[in-house]
Amino acid sequence: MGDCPPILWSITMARLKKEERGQTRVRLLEAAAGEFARAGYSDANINTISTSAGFAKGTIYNYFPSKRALLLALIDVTAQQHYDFIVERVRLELDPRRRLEALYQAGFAYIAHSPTKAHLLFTTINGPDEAFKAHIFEAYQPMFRFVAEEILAPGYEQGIFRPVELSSMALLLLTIYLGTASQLDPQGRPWLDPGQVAALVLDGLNK
Amino acid sequence: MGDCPPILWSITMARLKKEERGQTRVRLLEAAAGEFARAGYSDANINTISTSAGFAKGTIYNYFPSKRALLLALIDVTAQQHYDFIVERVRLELDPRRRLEALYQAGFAYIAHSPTKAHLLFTTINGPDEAFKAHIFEAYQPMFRFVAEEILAPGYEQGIFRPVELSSMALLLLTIYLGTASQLDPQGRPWLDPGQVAALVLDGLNK
Amino acid sequence: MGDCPPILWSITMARLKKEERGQTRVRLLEAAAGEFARAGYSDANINTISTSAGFAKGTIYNYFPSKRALLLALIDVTAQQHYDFIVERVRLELDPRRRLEALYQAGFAYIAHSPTKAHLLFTTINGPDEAFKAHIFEAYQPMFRFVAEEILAPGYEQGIFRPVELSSMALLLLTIYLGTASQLDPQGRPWLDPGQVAALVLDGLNK
Amino acid sequence: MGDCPPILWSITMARLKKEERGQTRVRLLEAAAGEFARAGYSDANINTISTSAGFAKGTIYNYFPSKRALLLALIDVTAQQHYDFIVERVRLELDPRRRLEALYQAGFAYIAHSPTKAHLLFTTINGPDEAFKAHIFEAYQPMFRFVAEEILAPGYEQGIFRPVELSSMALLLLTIYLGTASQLDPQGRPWLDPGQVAALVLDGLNK
DNA sequence: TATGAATGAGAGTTCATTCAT
DNA sequence: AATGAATGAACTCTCATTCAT
Repeated sequence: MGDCPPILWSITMARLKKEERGQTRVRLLEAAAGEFARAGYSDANINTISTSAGFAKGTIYNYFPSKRALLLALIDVTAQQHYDFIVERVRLELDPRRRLEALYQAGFAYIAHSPTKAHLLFTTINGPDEAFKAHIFEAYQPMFRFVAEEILAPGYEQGIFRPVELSSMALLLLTIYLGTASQLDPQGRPWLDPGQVAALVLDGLNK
Repeated sequence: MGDCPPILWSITMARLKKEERGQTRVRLLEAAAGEFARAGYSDANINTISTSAGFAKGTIYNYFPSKRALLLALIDVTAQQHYDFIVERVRLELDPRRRLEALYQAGFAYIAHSPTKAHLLFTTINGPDEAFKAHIFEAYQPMFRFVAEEILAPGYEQGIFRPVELSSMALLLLTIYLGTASQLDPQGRPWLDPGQVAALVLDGLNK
Repeated sequence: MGDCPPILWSITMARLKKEERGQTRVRLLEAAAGEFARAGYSDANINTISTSAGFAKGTIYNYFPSKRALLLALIDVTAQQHYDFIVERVRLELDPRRRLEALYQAGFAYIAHSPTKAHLLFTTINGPDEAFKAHIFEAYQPMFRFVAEEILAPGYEQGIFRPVELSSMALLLLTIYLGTASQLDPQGRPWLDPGQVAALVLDGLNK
Repeated sequence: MGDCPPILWSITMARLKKEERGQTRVRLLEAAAGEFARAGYSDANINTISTSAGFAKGTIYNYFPSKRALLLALIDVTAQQHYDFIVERVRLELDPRRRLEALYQAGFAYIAHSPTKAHLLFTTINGPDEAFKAHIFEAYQPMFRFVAEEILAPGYEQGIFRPVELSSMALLLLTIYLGTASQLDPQGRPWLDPGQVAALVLDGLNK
């Protein structure tokens, strides 16, 4: 550090600090995902989360103001990852029908890729707390929009899909995804085949 | 009572007492269904259950030894009602394909008929407690057997369905029911149409 | 009953009723002795007492107004039995020294004769509740008087014992009895030999 | 702290924290001794213990996982203090007979020195809970060993005591101590004189 | 920033006691 | 006199949260 001009060093440190802080936050969120998925929101132990992330009990309150806020933040990052994972794969296809099938394929693949977060999502959305459900709904708005604008709208414009109300159909498609993907066998794998689900849905959409 | 021989009167009283006790138990179970469905197992408040049933908080422990035992008992009676409701309707049909469709129709109808208990069932089966899930699985064994023996087996024997392993297929059919029926809109009604679901399933079963 | 003059019949019935009532009371007290000895006052379950005596929970309150009153009554009957048992045996001796030895012999023998009540007595007198101790002290006043008047006083009058304050010496002798007799081995038998204890005490009393 | 290298300061802080924590534990144990001695295990109130030690009710569970564990820990520290108190005094004597007398003198003196803990010990050992008795027995093993090895064995080797089975005689001597020392007058002082008790015991041991 | 001792509201559960039958 | 359903105060224990260090 002796060789650095102070101003640059200070900026570097600030970034490092920020990255460290970001790392801590990420580790806490990962630990939270595991604990919330394991025990559900009410039985999740916030002290366990902090210590299993390698910190003391109090540390988590430097990053999240409450247990509730922690789950909300976790929903946000999960929705973001979920969105990125699915959109990246769906955009590889161009045909709306193939995109729809890719939506379910990628959606089911996400469960294998991030089983803990997927489990957490399903548990929370099937759980009793309406506020969490509403928050998930909010966090998944980009996904709804994506389905509406980049799958359904083109399909209608290209004369492939019958005319439907875009946003409510997007909601229905994703609800079907949740309903079918969240039924897991004892090994944590979905019972149903994404291809079958996509076929069912396409039946309903085809002109 | 003046005209009764004491022994008869005593028997009558005993029956009355037993019926009263049964009534109390039923009222407690109804209140429990509401509270568990509203808040989930962990956040359900046992004192609230007892008082909302019209009793003091201690009363519930005259009928159920613990909160856990209360939910288990509630699962049992719900499974029984659920079974009766569905079986009664499915048996009106004779053709295996019609029976399968009736299974989903009746299954979805049960949600409208007993939304609280249905919600409780879905919440519990999607919740984090594996012991409760296992208990539900146990309690639904008669339903599994019914599907295997009175829908699938006749369908196979009559050359309508392709050969399948009966018990695991019964499990799959009912899992699909749970997964599709448990996705409710904000008004608590299922998003999906039971006819569609039945059609999907029949596709997979037809010879 | 047809042949009896009504008045006599009524008296007979009253006696029978009283005896029945007495029997019930005795059975409740016996059950209480077992439960109090087993679990101590605080952990004793009054419903268990009533049901193990063959009655319903509420019955015990027809005989004793409270749990506390039940133990007090039990102390009274135990003290009475204890007194009768010891006095009957001690009075067989005439020499004050032999009487003193007989006191300890009979005292230790009572433990073998009524182990449950003896255990209850020791537990209660060594327990934390001062009110119960005081009640035991009260209930054992006849025993104190007996030791003072029928053992110590004659011994002094006959020039065998040195002069002592009668009542406090009686208290000391019986306290030594309690202290030595209440130390039981795992089979519930006293560790110490009553003859040794008597010899110790006689050393201190001899002129 | 300005002059300290951070690493030293950190070590110092850690020690301070540990000492504070130890202090809290000690205060809680002292309060527990008082409450358990006053009311007995079952009626002892854990919230009272914590608040009378100057903490909120929950604090005690940061140090002891349950009421039961609290009493067990308290037995352990009491046994240790009891042992230190007695052994320190007995070892001042060299002659086995004098040591035996010193054992009872010091044992009785301990009651005056720590009346609350002595009372707790006597109450617990005379109480109904066999598990607590067994734990006391375990915790007093060093005392048993001390009596066997540093009083009885030398006495036998020096031809003063008759041959006895060391460990069961040690148990007997200490049981006699408990039985005689635990009989207290209303002022909480033992009725019996330790010298007398020692003389009784020596009679039985002398060759 | 990280720590972890302390907090105290609130939960499930027990059980002595009441009282209508 | 006997019953047993109902009561509710009181208890042990949990854990999200605070805050001084």
